[in-house]
Amino acid sequence: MDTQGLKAVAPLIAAIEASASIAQLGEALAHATREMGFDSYALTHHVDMRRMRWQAIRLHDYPLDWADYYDRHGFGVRDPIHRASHLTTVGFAWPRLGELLPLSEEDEIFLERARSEGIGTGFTVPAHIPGEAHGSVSFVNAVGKPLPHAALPLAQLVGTYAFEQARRLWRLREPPHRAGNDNAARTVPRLTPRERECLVLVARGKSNWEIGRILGISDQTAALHVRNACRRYHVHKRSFLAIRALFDGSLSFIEILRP
Amino acid sequence: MDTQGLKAVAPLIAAIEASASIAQLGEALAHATREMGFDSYALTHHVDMRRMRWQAIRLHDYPLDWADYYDRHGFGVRDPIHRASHLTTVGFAWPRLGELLPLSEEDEIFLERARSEGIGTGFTVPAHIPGEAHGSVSFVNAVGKPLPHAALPLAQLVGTYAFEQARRLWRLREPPHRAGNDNAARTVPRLTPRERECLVLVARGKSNWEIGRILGISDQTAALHVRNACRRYHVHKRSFLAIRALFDGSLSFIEILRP
DNA sequence: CTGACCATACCGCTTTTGCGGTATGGTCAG
DNA sequence: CTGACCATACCGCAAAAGCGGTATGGTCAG
Repeated sequence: MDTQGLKAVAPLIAAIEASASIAQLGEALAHATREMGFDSYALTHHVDMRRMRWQAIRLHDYPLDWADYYDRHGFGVRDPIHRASHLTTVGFAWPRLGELLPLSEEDEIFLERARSEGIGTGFTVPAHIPGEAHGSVSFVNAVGKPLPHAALPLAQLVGTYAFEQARRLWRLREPPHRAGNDNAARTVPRLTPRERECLVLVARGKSNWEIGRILGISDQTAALHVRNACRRYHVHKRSFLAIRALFDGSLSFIEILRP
Repeated sequence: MDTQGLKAVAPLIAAIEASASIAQLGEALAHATREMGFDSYALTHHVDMRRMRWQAIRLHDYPLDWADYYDRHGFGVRDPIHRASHLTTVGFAWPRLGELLPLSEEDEIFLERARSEGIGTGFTVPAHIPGEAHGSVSFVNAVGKPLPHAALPLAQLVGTYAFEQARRLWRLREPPHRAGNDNAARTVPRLTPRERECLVLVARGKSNWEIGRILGISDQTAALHVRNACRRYHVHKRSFLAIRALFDGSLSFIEILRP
């Protein structure tokens, strides 16, 4: 087939992947943004920047006033655009926001405030990595300027590659970790089937007695399975056990939250 | 700019988004797969299919023998391709697998086994949604047939849109939930700053006494904050509290795992 | 300035956890 | 068939968690 059709995207992505510094990535992303027919971009982790200067990814060319207001009110975790991006793997156009989320009054006020700062409409590409803060890349147009609909798949690609490059560059800023500790964190322990069943129930907040009831075993046997699971994960508390198992993917939310 | 360049992708994506049944999606995806120069595809949740028939997404045209072997051994959660896809937002070509992950001996055996079943090389697009099972879409070629490098960005797009469409179609299969329960689950409680700090420490498996020490308050005050956080989330156990906060995004792994 | 909300601290009580053991029967690979 | 591993069950004990109170001082919006 005509894979040449993608020629137009290739140089944009190449520039993003070639960027060797955060500043260069910003330039490449800004260039791609204009090329696609947008006014500005924001590549960011969805965190409260007041608490999370350390490590959190953020790169944008939004109005500084707006960014300031945004951070002071901790919108990183409340922004309805961000919340909506947690519900989809593909990017979404902002006019369809309501289809993804019920918008609260607070959300409406927030969006109105954004418009008054010149943030009109946009397209947001989610970027999630298990165990990392949620993130997204938004491409935005001024009030009154419509979305470049033909370019949205392109924005999807550019956004995804840009976020990945941002992760690479941010990782370079980090101090290298102690290998020992790191290895301990990276090894995924193997649980026995029974231990895994108990683990799921622990994650649901069940007591050993309840687990025993559910699995049809003694509460002390259940406790032993939980203990063994803890031992394999080198943790001493069931709350942390559940977190660790979720983190390394041996447990998923659908198992926990759908009884 | 020449957004016409994306013309080649548009019909493939349109077909995927227009598919009204899982079977139709399979056809559209198979067609796109061939068009891009691949032999087969696999769109799947990374779960143990032995335990997770219910709800888990899976759609593929791999050899049935292989799929059978795969499921019987519970590779959904161990497959190194899947594990690697948890470390990136953009797709990766399988020859670069080693750059993402250290491969264990078990992994090598697994990959060798795959090759013996005709699974040569491929390109895998991750698809993660906070709170859902991890997933991915792989495009695969037979042993000896090289990857169509020019088509990889295209595969990135097709994979992402296909996974999203699969989510939509699978959602239709689900029985509609009770509105009441659902609302309770969807409301994100607002915690006070102190409660949030305690919550993070709970997720790290700290005891109330330790939390008190860390925050410089009494252990009983820490306990009270934890209790209040539990109250807001309508949960009775701290292990579940941490999970729920992670699930709704008020907590992220980087906060928990980076002290 | 008043009421709402928060952070702080303490008490007492019951239940649950976490940790140390031991022991029996089953399965499965070497 | 033997040893490794698992699931099962039990005991005991110290620590922690969960739940019910009450109380004081601070902040901030209406």
